[in-house]
Amino acid sequence: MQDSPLFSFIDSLSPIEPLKSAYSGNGLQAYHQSLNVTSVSSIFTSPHHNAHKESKLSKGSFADYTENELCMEEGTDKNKSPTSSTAVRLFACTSTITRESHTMTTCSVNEGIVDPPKGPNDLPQPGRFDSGSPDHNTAPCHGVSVRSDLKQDKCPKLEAVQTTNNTVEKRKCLFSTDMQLQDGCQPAKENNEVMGCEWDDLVSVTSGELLAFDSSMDQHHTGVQLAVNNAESCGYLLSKLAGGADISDRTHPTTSSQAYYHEMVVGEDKTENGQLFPEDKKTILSEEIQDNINEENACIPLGCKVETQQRGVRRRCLVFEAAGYSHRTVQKESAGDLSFSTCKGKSSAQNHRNPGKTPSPHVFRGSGSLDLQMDNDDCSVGGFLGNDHNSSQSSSPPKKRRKSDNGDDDSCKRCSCKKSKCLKLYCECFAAGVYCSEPCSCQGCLNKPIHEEIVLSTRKQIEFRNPLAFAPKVIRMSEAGQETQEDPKNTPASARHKRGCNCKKSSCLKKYCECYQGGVGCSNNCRCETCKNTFGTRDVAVSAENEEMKQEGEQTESCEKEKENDQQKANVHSEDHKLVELVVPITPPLDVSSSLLKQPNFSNAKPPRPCKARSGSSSRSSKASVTVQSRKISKVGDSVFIEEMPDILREPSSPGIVKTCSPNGKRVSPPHNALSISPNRKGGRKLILKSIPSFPSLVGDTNGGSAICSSDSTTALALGPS
DNA sequence: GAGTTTGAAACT
DNA sequence: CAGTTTCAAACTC
Repeated sequence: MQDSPLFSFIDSLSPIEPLKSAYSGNGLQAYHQSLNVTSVSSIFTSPHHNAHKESKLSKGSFADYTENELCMEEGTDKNKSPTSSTAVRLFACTSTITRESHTMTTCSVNEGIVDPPKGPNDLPQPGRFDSGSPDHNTAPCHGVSVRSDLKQDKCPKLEAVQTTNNTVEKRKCLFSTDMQLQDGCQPAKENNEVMGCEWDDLVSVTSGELLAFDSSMDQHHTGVQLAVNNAESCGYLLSKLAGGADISDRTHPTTSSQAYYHEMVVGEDKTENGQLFPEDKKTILSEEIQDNINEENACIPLGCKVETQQRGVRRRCLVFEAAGYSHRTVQKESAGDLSFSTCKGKSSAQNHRNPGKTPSPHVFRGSGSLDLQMDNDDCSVGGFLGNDHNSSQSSSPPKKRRKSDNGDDDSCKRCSCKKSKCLKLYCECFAAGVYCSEPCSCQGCLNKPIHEEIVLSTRKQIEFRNPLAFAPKVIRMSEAGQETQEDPKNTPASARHKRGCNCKKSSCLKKYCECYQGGVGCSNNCRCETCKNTFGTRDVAVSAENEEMKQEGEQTESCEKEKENDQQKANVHSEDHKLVELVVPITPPLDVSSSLLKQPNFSNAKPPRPCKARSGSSSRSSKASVTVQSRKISKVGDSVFIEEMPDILREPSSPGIVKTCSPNGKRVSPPHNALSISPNRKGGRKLILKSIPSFPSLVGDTNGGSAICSSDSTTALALGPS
């Protein structure tokens, strides 16, 4: 390959070196920053992704992309805008990774040399794609997200490599790996151009571009195709998230995605770790990537590992556990943090569910992949497995997550459906956006990769009926508290069950209650009777609301009458009010869910801001106060609200955005994944996404450990899955 | 492990 | 949209 004219030509052209050089050192940071800046939405992505699948994809796609990217770099004009340069860098990273994979020696060396980027900043752009999905979400960008992660991880290495090594050599490696490049270079250029031209756009519009990329690529390269498909799926999902059926329609070839899916799912086992990659790649990736993969967080680069792990933890929590438990776990981890994160995935093992025993769940490609979700990801925000978008095929077919009950690690329970064929929300697996697996004791199960089409179609139907069906049920702000130093104990208060429960006999004290299960207090959206939810009772929330109304009325002259009514209402709950009043001043936590409900439009995103004084309040009080506050805030002004809103929520009316109100008036969770928050989504009774996955802070803190923590906290605010 | 309880999901 | 049925998880024994 090296000798080929094409290669020579490329060499001569190569802008790559400059990029690389730039990359090295500060370059990486710049990259991250650029990403951060752009990537608000991406945040949602990763959590949901299924590591396994992603890893696979990433691998395959990596190589492909890399090649293409490389071509692009070389081929494209140097006069690209800064943005383009960023894009290029990203790609360069990717290519680097690929290269690394090709050259084991280089990789190992690099590893030692470079520290992986840490912190939120690292957010992979791709992740953003997912943003839409709450959970399940996941899927859309598996490939992309993964890649991004890898990129991040590997980027530093790239730097080192480049500095030390000859660019040409690397290229050689790259090429050597994939012959197709030569052919693909040209097409790649086009694609790359698109990508490179506007990374920002790419992020937001990715689907389309990716698709474009895809189309050009797949013609020429088989290997690339996989990547392309992956991209497509991502794009498709994104488009869905974006609400843009248009995009998906025009750009997303079902077939490709299908192929991708097929590849991923069917070949999953075979391909895992490397089928796509050459031996050397395997070796290289094995430690870093593999660990991640195993954990389902997968695909997170070393630098990102910390984050990832945390995410994984969250996911886990989200997923089936009682929120309380999960929450605590998260906090601990976050607090403890970094150190733990540094461990390659081992720690994750702790965190993550899988002891190995339970096979990780396969996440639906489109779904909410949340699952990451699954098991892992609790929050998925998202999981993931987003709603529409999520649902759509995008997510990769990952492996299932483990559930953890009550924080126990017995968690790997799976469904035991008998009549639903695991195609209804009754099925935890299905609801979570994962395929049933061994641990399941279901009968007549159709929730398997083999029946992908059925699963997806069913999922779509359900989503059509209820767009939020797979959305995370609980919005958790807990992490946010961390950032603000909020008392961890208050966490539950800061989260709310979006839809609200309807408990009558359980008094919201048992897992029958989704609120309780999710570790959140009941809200005014709940219709429960005799609520005794230890995380916060509905009465309090109601009273708080009344209080809020009362205060609001005071503030608004025009609404004097209304005010009176409110007061009267409030008086009804005099006791509650007392509590509320006492509490309110103390705790200003945000009730995201309520806020969301009232704030349909979250337009622009500002970087998530820590909540105002939250500290100190007890969960219950905080809860009430939270509710009140949030409402006040929301009413006071969108701007205020927005500031505190997670970026995800703020996102402009994208489909991903959570509708504040469900048809029934119940709380609705944001589609994202969170979410994807989540993808993932809901797990029947078990809440898949107990919290929305956090995303890296937009601000771009790059501080190592602190960064992580902050990211976590940020996450909480943002609600993103990171 | 079987049976009961429970409340969400699905259906009408 | 409300009421009813179905379903599977959660719970109890």
